[in-house]
Amino acid sequence: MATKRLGTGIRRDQIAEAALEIVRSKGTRGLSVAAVAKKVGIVPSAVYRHFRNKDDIVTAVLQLIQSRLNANFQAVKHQEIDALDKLHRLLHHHIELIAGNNAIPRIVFSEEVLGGMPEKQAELYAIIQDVLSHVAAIVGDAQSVGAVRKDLSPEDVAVAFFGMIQPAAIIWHLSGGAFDLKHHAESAWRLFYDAVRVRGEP
Amino acid sequence: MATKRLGTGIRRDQIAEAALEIVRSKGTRGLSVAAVAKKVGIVPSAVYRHFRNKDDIVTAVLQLIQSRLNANFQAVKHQEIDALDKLHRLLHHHIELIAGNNAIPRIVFSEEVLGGMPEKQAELYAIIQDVLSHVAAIVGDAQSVGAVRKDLSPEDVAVAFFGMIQPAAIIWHLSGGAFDLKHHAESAWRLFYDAVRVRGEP
DNA sequence: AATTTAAGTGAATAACTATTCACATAGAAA
DNA sequence: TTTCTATGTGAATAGTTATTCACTTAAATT
Repeated sequence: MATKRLGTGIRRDQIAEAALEIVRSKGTRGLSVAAVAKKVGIVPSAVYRHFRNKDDIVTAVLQLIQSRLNANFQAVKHQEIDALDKLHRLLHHHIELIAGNNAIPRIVFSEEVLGGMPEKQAELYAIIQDVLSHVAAIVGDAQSVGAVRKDLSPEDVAVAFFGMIQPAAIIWHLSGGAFDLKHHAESAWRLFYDAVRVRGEP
Repeated sequence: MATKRLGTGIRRDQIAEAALEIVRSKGTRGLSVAAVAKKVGIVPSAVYRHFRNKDDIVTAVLQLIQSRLNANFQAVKHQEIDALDKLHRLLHHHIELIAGNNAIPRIVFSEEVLGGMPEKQAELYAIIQDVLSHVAAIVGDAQSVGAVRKDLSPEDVAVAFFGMIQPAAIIWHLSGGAFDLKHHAESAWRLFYDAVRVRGEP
């Protein structure tokens, strides 16, 4: 009735944010075009002025997630600290991101994505590859200053880094918040650090 | 028309297996009562002779998964080997289980379970807790024979063990099988082993 | 001010969902 | 053989879903 008209640029952002918020609170099962429209304050059919179809919305949500992840890398990238410290801070940034918005693990592992068409799967794979390559680059830096063992491949270490975050997110989510994410992050980091660093004196 | 009649005991098993297979091939999104019925060779309404509702089927699938996981623990439990070797073999068993049937990560992270009612979430949480406690017990054994550092809590180590498997499963699934699961398992194990074991001479 | 454009509406559709129910009958028990 | 019971059937229901379409109209463009 009295809905303000807004350009597609703005609406696309609003819709993607609304979709992310719905996933956070209701899960991907609750992510319907109708729900998104309601949250934005328009009628379902109006959504199709700004997105081809629902899949297109999911893609936009994935991009939103990617941009949030990238923000974490940027936050750490130019700090004048040891490469291993960068990883340590990165770990905490990611843990906080997840703790503040469990939509990320929810959508990343959802059937909406995993069970969908191969293209959607490829989109997510690209995001994860991107994250892994960022981490691997930092590991490479740490190796070149002699902080990390050179007999480890940076890619393998990156997957291990991923392994500190992802299972914890799942357990935390399942536990309804009872699982202590921060404690786990510290304990996992100690293990990781001990495994990865150059020991003693050469 | 010419469908053989079978007792509920048999049908329940058939239906649970069919459901697991459907999740493997089509994802939880493809898991409908109609699809399960078709795979078993009966009509959808006949399913309700053996299960209260769809939720009940999902519960049966979770139990099936739990029993497969437990088989891995049993396979390792009574072998006369070092506690750390047990973990190593367990790792490979789990990796093979996943490689042979990615229904497990798919359902474990699906909204069918996570997004559903709290009870279903609790069921899955119980399964994961069970797995973690099995691993923690083995870690405890390893500590008492002096193979694993005593300053680590077995529970924390168990989560780290989980972290070797779960992210690899996701990446492998997304990569369409291109990601080398076995290689990852070995590399992750080396890291884990170095981090966890008692080093040098006291 | 007149015209064009693109955003929003409400109704309709077609496909799918889980679930129920009256009925039929195979196979076990009597 | 007859009776009983539990398994299977097909049709119906009520719900949700994404998506389309003819239409209205706000706001930008001329």
